[in-house]
Amino acid sequence: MTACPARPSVGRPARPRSPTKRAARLGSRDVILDAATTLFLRNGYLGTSMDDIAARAGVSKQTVYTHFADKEQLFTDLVLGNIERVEAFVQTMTRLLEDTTDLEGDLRELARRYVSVVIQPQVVQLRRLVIGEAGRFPDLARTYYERVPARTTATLAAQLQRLADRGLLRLEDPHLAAGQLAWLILAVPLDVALLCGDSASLPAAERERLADAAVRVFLAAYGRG
Amino acid sequence: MTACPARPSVGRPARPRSPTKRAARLGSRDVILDAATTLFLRNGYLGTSMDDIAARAGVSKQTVYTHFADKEQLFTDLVLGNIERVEAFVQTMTRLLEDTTDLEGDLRELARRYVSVVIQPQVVQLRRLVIGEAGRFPDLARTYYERVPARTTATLAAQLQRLADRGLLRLEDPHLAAGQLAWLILAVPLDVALLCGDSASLPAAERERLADAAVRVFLAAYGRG
Amino acid sequence: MTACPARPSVGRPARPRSPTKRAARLGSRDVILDAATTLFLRNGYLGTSMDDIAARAGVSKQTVYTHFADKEQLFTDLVLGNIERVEAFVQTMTRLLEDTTDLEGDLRELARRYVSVVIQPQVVQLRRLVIGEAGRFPDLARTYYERVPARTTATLAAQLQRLADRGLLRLEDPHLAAGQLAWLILAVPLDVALLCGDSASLPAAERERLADAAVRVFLAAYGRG
Amino acid sequence: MTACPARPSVGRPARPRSPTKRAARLGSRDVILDAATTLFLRNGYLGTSMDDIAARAGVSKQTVYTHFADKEQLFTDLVLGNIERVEAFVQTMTRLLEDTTDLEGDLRELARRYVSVVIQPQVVQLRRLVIGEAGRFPDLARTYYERVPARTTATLAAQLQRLADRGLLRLEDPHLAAGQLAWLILAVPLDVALLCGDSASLPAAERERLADAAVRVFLAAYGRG
DNA sequence: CATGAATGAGAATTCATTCAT
DNA sequence: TATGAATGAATTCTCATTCAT
Repeated sequence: MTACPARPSVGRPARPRSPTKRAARLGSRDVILDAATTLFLRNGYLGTSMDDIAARAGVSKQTVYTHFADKEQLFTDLVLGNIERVEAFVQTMTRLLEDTTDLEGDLRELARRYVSVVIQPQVVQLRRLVIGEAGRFPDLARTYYERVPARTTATLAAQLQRLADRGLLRLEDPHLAAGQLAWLILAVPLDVALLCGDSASLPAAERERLADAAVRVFLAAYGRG
Repeated sequence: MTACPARPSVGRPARPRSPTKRAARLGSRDVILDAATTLFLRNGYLGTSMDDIAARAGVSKQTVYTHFADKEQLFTDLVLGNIERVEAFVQTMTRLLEDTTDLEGDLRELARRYVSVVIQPQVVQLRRLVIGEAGRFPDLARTYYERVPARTTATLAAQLQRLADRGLLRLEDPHLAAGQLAWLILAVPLDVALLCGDSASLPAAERERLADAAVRVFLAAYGRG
Repeated sequence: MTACPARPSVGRPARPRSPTKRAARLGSRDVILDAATTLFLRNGYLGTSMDDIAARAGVSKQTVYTHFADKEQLFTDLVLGNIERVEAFVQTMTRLLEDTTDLEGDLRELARRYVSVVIQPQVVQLRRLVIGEAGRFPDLARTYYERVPARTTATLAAQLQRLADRGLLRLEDPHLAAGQLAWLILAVPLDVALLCGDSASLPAAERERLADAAVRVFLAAYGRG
Repeated sequence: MTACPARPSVGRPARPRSPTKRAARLGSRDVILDAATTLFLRNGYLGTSMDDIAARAGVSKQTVYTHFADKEQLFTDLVLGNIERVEAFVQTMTRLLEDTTDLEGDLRELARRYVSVVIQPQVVQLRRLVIGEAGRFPDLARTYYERVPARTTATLAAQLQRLADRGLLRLEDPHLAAGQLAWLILAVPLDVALLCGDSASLPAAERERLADAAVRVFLAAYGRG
């Protein structure tokens, strides 16, 4: 069982529909960002040309340069914007645990939601992009690290500490435990998504099985008894 | 504690030493592969030009084309070669467990070695490269997945099964458990390395603490009692 | 002694101070002309962009086009304005000779002033600019010729004729003599300024020595005895 | 008499004839240099594009870049080459005076040849180019100064010194005298050529009159008798 | 097997100029 | 009168690849 899991025919990216009118509605800056996001996420930094972006946005190349000083600037702005979205996304999740009365059940719920968010194609592509360009944009990669995995772990750690305070968990190092929980949940599906994402992905049932198993291991180590 | 861990001044990449004579010793094919490996790992697929490669290898561009049909071919060959090395690397490790008499101790040893191998700059860069180019080279990424993480997990699963057979572990799904163990060990340091690798990395002591903690959690869930 | 004369550290061009309020005082037309003059003199016609000019003037690009039909028009207007200033400048000088009682002394005075005016950076830069763009703006170059060197020579010739009429000089062709005097005074310092102006220039003492020598030669040829 | 002298209809530059075969005969480097010389001399540095050069040379743009690292390099190489030619040109002239038995006659001869060389369109255009780009290429302008006017003056000074040694001239400062003689001969025609060259130029008779007059003034100041 | 010279397509970026407000 | 946003053509330079030797 060493092959990438499944091989459903994955939808290819939609053709650029005539964007002429979107510019009017959204303001060209946003149209450009949209186009650039699609292309950068799909083709990477060097694989995306300013011509492509302008064409897909339905504006002239110079208009792109009116809004963004250069390609690096555009790329950076765009990645930071997407990071923000992912960040917000993930932050909300730990609220599940706040006043839990069913720890195991709520941890499972958390785990399932967590995976399903992080496994989304856009989120995976962003991660790929940032990792792939970490050599060229080290500061961006570091920011991504700080704002996505590190911050998620920190938030989760705070919740785990609350649970420990309520006597529901036995923890010495909540940050350590949070990292372990997070990766028990995520690592396998994310690894598959990063490396096999275009041709296959874990079926939902398998993801849930992994999520449940993650919670089980976590509770075996840190649960109340 | 959301920042990337440390910030030691990282050595810059060595200058290309005069490769004139290496060609004689190694055969130009290997010199080219060497040069290409360095450059692709550092700058990515599109960020590396055939000119750069030829120049660094100290041969003419046409010589590169004599040995490799085109850039894609060269890239693929080279990545596959490196995968092989990493594969071999990692495979050997599970032998530690074969006739263990001190399960926890040997698991810790395994964990520490495992991290230290996967954290090596070349290994991390290869992973980055494959992830970053997964859109352009999906088959390569899939192959990487199959030959590195999947195969490692499978091998580890086989060892865990043997340990279960010897009554040292209680397992229902050895493959699942192997994945959990592997990522409990690796995920945090690897995430840091992928995203912050150029500017910082986890200190060795921290890596060992994480490795030990991973083993502790694993044994809490699957240990004999 | 074939090297350019000296190498004093030349002051770098001043930063553009905030021009916001100058527009109010001067009217935007003049602010634009000012900015354009600085830039064209420094960078040439093609080396100066309308963007640069607008930015330096602190107005929008369209405002530039409100005042000047196009780049050529702006350039031409500006050069003609500067020619006028140089012209006025130089014209006044020959008055020195009008009622001279000390011919040699006053010629020397004239020579020294003449050089010091023509050697001024702005004047030299204008000359460079006109010469450099003579291919693109032949009419402008011709106008410059007529209004600066030709007119100066003509004015000087008239004064020399008056001196001859007073018996102080022996002249057959005053225009020829005027040209010779002018260039005996100017040619060497101007040549240095045009070609080495940015990195070096003739020291004042040397310029005066040349001026005196010019007068000496001139009087040897045309003096009364 | 303030207008530029004459207005003969000046021949416009010939169309680029098919250069396909010239490349074969000359080697592409020279073809490129040829094309670039024509274009840079006519249109200036910024006014000439690498595309134009490649097209006129009948080679691809990349071939230009194979031979010259970049536009600046090409420009510099080319100007230095032309300086060399002009230098050689002018150097030979002073031999006229070496064993003169007719000082005035030979000086006149020298003067006439000198003017006719310096007035040549290519030479004038080179001077214009160097002066016009002195802001962008100060080192080049300085080199031009040192290798053309300064060196010419120095060579002439040496000859004048020989004449003084033979008792044919009375000189205190031969270098000063050489500068004066050179510019008495050149200044007026060169000024006209630089500024009015495209539309007019001094008739040959006028140039000879000026040359003779220059010699007359020079000998009045420094002649033996 | 190896080379130096050549290529056509395409990269990022800037230009002078105009239009709607 | 002044503006900010937009444009299409042109700029320098690089790319992967091939051909004659």
